[in-house]
Amino acid sequence: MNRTELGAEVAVRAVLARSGFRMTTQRKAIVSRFARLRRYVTPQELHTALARSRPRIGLATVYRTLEVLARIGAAVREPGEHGEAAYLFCAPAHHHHAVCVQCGNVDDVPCGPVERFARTLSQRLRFQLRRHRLEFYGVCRDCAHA
Amino acid sequence: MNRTELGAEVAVRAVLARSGFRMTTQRKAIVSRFARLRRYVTPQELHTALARSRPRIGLATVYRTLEVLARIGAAVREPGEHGEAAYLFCAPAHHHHAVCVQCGNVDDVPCGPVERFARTLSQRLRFQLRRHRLEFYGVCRDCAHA
DNA sequence: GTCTCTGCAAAGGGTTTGCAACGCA
DNA sequence: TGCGTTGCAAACCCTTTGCAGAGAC
Repeated sequence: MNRTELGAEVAVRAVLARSGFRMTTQRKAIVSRFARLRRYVTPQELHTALARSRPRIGLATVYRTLEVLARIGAAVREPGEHGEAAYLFCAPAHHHHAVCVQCGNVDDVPCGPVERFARTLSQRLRFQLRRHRLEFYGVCRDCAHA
Repeated sequence: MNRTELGAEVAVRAVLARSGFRMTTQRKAIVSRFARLRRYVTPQELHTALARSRPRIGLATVYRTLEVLARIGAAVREPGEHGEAAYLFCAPAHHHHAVCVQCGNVDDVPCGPVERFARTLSQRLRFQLRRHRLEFYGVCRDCAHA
């Protein structure tokens, strides 16, 4: 287990405890695997990925765990094109994503200028802005070179 | 029938014909109603709204019509929070939306500055930008005054 | 007249739920 | 030990599909 997974597991355990949830063997496995996948994954996908090494984790458990992670702010849920549930492991702080349309990899995008722009625009529209969502879709550096 | 609905119907009929589709009685009713709702609606919602005056339109027809409208560019499909299908009647040209979190009303947002910002950012990230999505959520002018 | 569209009902598929056993804290 | 969690399977619900009759062009 590398630092990312270990860090994720420890951090998640703390947040879980704070909310009255428990860190179980299954959740450890799920979080560890989930944290390594830097892209949106469906519960089914994650379940399949886990099944290779841990056939005992039920699909319902994956669904329930991802829901809990989203609730405590360790993941975001975003329905895919066809409405299927899809989750991304990410920090709760507000930020934007650059999604690679080839490999699915998701990178965080600094968002200072977006915030400024959003504020200006909301004034012009007389719209009380609460939150906004910005996503970029394109080809990441790695895929462009391949 | 006011100008919006009539205009929508005529415009949609033309685009349908261009793609080999037909304008039927049911589609007229669906488009007319759909065009008036300036917000994301689920097929079920639209079906219920239509059922009051036109009990004969089947739910499957609403699903199929909305799919066709999305295909010809007269509507956009965007899964809701829980993954249910939701459609918005809108022009095919690229633009952004300001969604009111209280009444659901959706307004178009001019997007020139966003485009510029997106290009700059993609250069900095060495990301081959294909498209982006920006949505604002907040309280519209009408709801703020109410 | 041809070919698309419609309504109905059944099939499909992803997601949730009930429950008894299990196992963290 | 108490209470959250799990696995399994059934239940759910939204969405799609098949088909025969209706209707647009």
